Amino acid sequence: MIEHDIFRALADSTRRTIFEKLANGSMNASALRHGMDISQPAMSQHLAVLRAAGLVREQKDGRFVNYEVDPDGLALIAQWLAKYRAYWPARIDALKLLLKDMDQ
Amino acid sequence: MIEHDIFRALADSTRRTIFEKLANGSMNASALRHGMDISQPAMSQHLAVLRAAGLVREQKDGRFVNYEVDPDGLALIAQWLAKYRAYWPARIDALKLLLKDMDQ
DNA sequence: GACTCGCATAAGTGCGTGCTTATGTGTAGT
DNA sequence: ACTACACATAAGCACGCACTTATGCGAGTC
Repeated sequence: MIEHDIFRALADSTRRTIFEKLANGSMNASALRHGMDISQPAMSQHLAVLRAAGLVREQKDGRFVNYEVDPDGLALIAQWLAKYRAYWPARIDALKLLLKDMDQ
Repeated sequence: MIEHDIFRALADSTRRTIFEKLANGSMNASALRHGMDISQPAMSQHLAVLRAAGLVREQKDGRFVNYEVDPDGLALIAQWLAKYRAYWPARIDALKLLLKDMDQ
């Protein structure tokens, strides 16, 4: 169940931080560590979890491995969220934003 | 961090099942157990986690406690997802559906 | 008031998970 | 070839978490 992997991956705050960093531009594993107080193996393990969940994908570049956000993972979350659209009208504010951005 | 609570709550497949059941109509804790092979305390604990995350809210009714989906939690997920809208265009298919549903 | 019922809480337990240190693998530079 | 570097993997450990059984609590019923 990939859906399970996605939510489990995002359940960790360190991984959410990594994901957010990658959303601002692709980086290699070492660059991601800057200002994060995390060991190299820990980062490698986190990236493996994010990759297995389809939230991140790698792009080898010599001895560097560049990581970037994988839109597929985000699309799956959107799909999951869409299942509960019946409950949106009560609190549309945040979704209005979402809708507006997609219009253009 | 409520965002952390939300993702952590949804990281458990049993809780996702409970949430999905509630999305099809509010129920009390006992009714939720039907066909789920889960003990009463376990269900109670899961509901407490979902409630703490803002995904579910309770409505006391005598000695019964009716649970229902809390739209606030879903809105927060949508807000989180909106932060990464820059990566949506690459995979709009699933989101097209989402958009279409919200138009009507 | 005694009992039942729906649910919450307490306390204990086994397992998953995120960390660590140590080591392996592959690539670039000299 | 040797070294340095970027990253992955292995193994061990401490903690969190989802479960269990037992008990508590409040609301109905008789």
